[in-house]
Amino acid sequence: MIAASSQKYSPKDVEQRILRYWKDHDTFQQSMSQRKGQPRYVFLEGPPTANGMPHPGHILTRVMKDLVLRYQTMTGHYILRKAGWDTHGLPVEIEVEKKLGLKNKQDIEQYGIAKFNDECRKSVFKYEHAWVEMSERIGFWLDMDHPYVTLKNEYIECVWWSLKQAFDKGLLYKGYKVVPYCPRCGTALSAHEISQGYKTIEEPSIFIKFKIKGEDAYFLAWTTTPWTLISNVALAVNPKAQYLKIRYHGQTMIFAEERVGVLLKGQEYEIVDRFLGKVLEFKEYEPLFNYSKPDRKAWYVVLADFVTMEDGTGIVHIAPAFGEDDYAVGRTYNLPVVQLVNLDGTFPPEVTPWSGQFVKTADPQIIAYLEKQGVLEGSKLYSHEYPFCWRCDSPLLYYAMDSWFIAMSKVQESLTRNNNKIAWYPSHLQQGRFGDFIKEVKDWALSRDRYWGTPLPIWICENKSCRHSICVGSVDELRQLSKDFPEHYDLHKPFVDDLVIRCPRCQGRMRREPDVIDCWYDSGSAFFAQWHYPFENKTEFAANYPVDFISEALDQTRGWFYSLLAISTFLFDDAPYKSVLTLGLVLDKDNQKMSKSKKNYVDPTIILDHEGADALRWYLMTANAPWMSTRFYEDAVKETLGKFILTLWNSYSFFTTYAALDKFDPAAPAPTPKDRELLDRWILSRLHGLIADVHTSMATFETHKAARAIEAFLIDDYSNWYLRRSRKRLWTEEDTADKRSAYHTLYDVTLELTKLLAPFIPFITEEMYQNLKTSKMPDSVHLCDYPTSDPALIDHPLEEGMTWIRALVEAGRALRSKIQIKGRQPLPEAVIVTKPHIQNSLKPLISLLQEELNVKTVRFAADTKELTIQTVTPKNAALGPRFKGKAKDIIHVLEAMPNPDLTAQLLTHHQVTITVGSERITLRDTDFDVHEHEKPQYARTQTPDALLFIDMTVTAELEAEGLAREIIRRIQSMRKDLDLSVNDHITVDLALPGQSEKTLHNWLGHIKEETRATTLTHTSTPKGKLVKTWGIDEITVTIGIHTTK
RNA sequence: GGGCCCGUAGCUUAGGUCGGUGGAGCAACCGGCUGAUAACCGGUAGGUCGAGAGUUCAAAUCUCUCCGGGCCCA
Repeated sequence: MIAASSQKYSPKDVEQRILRYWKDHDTFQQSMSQRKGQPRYVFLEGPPTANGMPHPGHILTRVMKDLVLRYQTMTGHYILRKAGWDTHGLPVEIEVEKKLGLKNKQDIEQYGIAKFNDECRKSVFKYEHAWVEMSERIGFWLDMDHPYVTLKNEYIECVWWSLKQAFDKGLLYKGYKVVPYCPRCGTALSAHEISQGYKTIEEPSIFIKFKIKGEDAYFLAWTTTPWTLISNVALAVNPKAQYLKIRYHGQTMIFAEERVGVLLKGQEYEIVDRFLGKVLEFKEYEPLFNYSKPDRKAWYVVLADFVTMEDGTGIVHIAPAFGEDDYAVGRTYNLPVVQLVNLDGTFPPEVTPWSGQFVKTADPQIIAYLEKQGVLEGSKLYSHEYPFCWRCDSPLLYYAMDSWFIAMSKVQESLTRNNNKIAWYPSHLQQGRFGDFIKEVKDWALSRDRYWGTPLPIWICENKSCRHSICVGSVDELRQLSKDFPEHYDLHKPFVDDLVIRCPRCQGRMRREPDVIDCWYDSGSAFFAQWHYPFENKTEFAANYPVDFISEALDQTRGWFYSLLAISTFLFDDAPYKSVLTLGLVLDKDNQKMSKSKKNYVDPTIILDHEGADALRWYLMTANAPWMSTRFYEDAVKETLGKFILTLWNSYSFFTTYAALDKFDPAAPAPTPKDRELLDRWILSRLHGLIADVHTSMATFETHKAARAIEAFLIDDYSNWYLRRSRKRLWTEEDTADKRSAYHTLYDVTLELTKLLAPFIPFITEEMYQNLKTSKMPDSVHLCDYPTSDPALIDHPLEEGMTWIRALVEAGRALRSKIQIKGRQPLPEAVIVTKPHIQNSLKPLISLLQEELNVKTVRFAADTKELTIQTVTPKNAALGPRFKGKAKDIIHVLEAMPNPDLTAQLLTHHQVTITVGSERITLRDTDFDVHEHEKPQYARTQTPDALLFIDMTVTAELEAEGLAREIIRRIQSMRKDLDLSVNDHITVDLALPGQSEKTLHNWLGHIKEETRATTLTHTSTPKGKLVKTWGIDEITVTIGIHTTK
């Protein structure tokens, strides 16, 4: 039996109760296990770094994932939902450094790597509890008891296996990477770190002349880092730009035409030659310094597109060790990497004049030296952004560091081909941001000169004549290679570095390359590493690759989305996921990114406590398309609660109140839909149209459209129309066919709605379902099948008719408002003038209009004749030109004629003949304007398809009925004030003017019936538990109510 | 600096592919209805559709330039 639900909805209480219920009944486990054997829908969880509190952005990701997975589960898919944690990486180390008060790498090594890594391991799970709790509270169903964790030996082993694949394919190689480097801390900084430390500084920039070999001419170059000139190996020009050879102050120089115009503006010079940059390629020049003896050809001109004309001379000095662009062009031209700077930022001994000096402080001396050599053409202060170390504030140097790379550029075509297999949402990312990125993919620099991460499994023989290198691909392999491999092990530093490994070729001691790897590689391995593939679970892996669906925020495009595709491409040459839903960012109320420093960060738990998880979810799902950024603030969620969640609850509560009262039994045989009332068939038709729309939108992840469609249905169709129109049907005491039809329809719609909404708002729907379900139904709404649309129940003509009716109701209400006759006052009739086919659609539904407009009858009229009066007025613009001076007389005559006669004459005969003076003049109907007025008793309005007339005559009888309704309404309102139950009886005292008393006489029975009053007594001094005096129009009424309990 | 996304009423937004009188909701104000509702109904007010130019008979919509916000990359 259905129980009456509470009228008040308390999100927190209900949600706590439902969480308890799910736990007690293992509902989540069941939702997975009961789908075993059905088609799989493979999901891969992007592992969050458990190194900070979850914020609103994480909530959005988890809510959207949950929606999709619940929907797919209910539509008959078997889905595993393994949680994952990303546990390595610099952020973890930084947090631990802070906690332990360690300032740099030297401090860490002193503290001890083993202890340090232990702290990292502990730190990672400090926030796990907060994450688990948040996920639970928002209803994100994820198997958090069996997560994959990137720090586990098994996981690392899989990562090693994959690296060995790359190694064996010749894709793993050692090279240089130019990175921002802090010489004081002795560490490279990540992009994330340097972005925190940019400052605008002003420093000298200089123009230097490079003498062209065998010519009395110079290349003019420009630089802001004089110390890198020591390591110069080339000059770069833009191949497509124009360059000039000019004679200026007695010397011949080459630089870009555009820059000549800027730098020598207003000065005299002679143009000797003009040519494109590309003709300069391979032209040699004499080096400024000879501290280095390069092993390869150096000191010539190279071509590079990155050379711009914005500042400098259009000729850029190249030092591959100290600039990323420089390094790249160096690789193209096979230039030597000259690196005449020590790791501590000082010059090495071979740079004799400045040996041991910090490079940046040596700049002025270098400049002075160049001036003495006569190659300095000028200098000026230059202001630009320069990165500083966020820890110690030293200026960073770009510095070429050893690094291991995966040669992604070699598999670029496969990357593109695999990317094109993926369904991207939104689609523009595929060829846009992501496609552009992989089109010019760079080799993946894996090395991180840090401690807490997956160690690079490469060992190199220390024997200088051997230098054999091996990449270890499994724990077994490592065990074979090492002496005394222990039973308990941990594949992190320092364990792996302490192993004694003998070279299989020469028996020499092998040393591991000291780096750990980029933690993006860890998470990008999840699609196989979560299964400990290929060491275990081969069939499981095969069944779960490629993944059907992943979803993360936009910032993962070049992060996780890329690392997955990259690894999958070189391992299996396939796309690792079939579809990817990229979510927009969550911003604050003012469209700013949320950050702790800006203090614009909303604590989600406050909203969960106040408005609840369902309102939060619904807001995030309806506010915007998933890929658009969404503003997030409590008031928005509060509005969602009021507008949608409470409307849902109240319509449910309305139904259960009456269902309980009438002991409605959902298991009792229900009338088939076609035997139900029109109104019921209409709402069922709407419902099944809605179900079809929801499926359509969900198929393309247009979750906002699906949700908004449900919201529109609930509020407009169901609550505001169907329910309001059905209320009276439930008040009937006896068991009628109409009431049964209403109950079963209310039940069907409510039940289907809970299923339809279950993936979106899992808590409130479960609460409703638990009360609605019969013993034959599944134990939880989340174990049900998702509704499917039954085309047989969709009745388009009926929906069309209802649309017309509702348009007429709206127009009619507006009309009543305009003529100021309130809705409670009954009126005699409404008349509709419309086309026959619309009439036919309207006829069966006409009683709805009659009640809504509160009129005694509604009828149709073929045209407006009987409802209107037509009048004609002469058209001066027609008569004037034709009759000139006589026109005035004609108008006089016409005005004297009775207008109804004139009108009738013109409308039937289309002409009229009149006598003006002695002349007879015939006028045509085109000489008149025809005006139509509704007859005095009618008010008139229209919809796009029909005219509506309402007879405004209030007879004495109708006035009495109106007064009765006024009094009923006030008694009802007082019953509500007294908090009486719907079926409590009362007695009523009534004081009203004698005249009104008489008027009301015939309506006393009706009033008693409507208000459940056993007696109604006229008295001048009403008494009772509640006495109130009301003004109704001009009369004053006092009502007293006694409760009979 | 480059790429991409976004900009519509005070706020949240629909419409944009396919050019044809810009619709809603919240908030405000006036009126009404109500024994389900934190509601609902009717009306009023509120818009240089970020700006400018172009294409066109016609531009919120297509094109270009710019401005502002955001993300990613340098």
